[in-house]
Amino acid sequence: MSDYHQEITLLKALAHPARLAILEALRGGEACVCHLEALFGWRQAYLSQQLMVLRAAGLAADRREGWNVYYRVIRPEVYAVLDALRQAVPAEAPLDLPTFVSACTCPRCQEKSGRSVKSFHLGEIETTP
Amino acid sequence: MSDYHQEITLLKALAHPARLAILEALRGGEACVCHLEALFGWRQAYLSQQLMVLRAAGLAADRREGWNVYYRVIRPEVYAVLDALRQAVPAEAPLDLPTFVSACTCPRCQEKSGRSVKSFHLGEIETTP
DNA sequence: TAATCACATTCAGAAATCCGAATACAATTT
DNA sequence: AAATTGTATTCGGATTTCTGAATGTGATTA
Repeated sequence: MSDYHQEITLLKALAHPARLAILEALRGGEACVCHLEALFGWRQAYLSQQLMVLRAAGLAADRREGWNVYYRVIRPEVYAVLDALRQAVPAEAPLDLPTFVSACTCPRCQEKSGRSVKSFHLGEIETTP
Repeated sequence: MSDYHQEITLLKALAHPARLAILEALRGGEACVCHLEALFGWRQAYLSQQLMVLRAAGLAADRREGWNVYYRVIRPEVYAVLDALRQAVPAEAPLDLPTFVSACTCPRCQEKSGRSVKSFHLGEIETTP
């Protein structure tokens, strides 16, 4: 053993754009799957698969709360890796979770808005006339 | 673009035990291929392949000097990534290049030892009787 | 308890990676 | 120029990773 096994496992978990994006989104703390779905606009199954990889790598953990599942990063040291990574490549623009979460039915969202506001969609984007 | 493309490229280049080992060996500065061969005991072609990947990722560069080729890391920021990586996993033991290089004919080695000392092998390991 | 919602897992084909064998190449020596 | 030495590249098959489709599961509501 000891062929950098631990490091490689971690690096492989990181070496995927979807997973990097998820980790960045979780910098601010935990988020429920529905939020991540809203943020990224990915298929739910796809998102879940990537979350599964992060869990398997020991990077993230989940927590049930009623219908929803919340994910959080349980090895904060990875952010030092990501930060160092940024220093090693040309810069890019960030994302912001809350601004994307306008329609979501998870408990945390229902506290703030009136309850049972079911099924309306994000943004209401008008196609250019 | 901008799907963490740069980061992923770098991470994929790092996510391989042989490449990690090479980068660690090059912390101290440049080394010729023959040294790395002696250090790791890998097939030459295999070593060259991994060096090619590091070059392709823009991490390393080579320099010819007569018969031999010297490699060096040209993006020192990766070491910050590697260091951060260490913090994120259980620790392991390091390696030391010079102690492994006892037989090598590259210019730098010939300066120190008497010249034209050709073809003898490392270590002289006796198989247990 | 049946239906529903949020999310997880399995499966399989496609794509990418890994690595040994063979070969190519450039500088040097004869 | 031919042989030799140190290193690079190409090729192909085995293995792994990726991702869409389909399906499974647990919590909740009716």
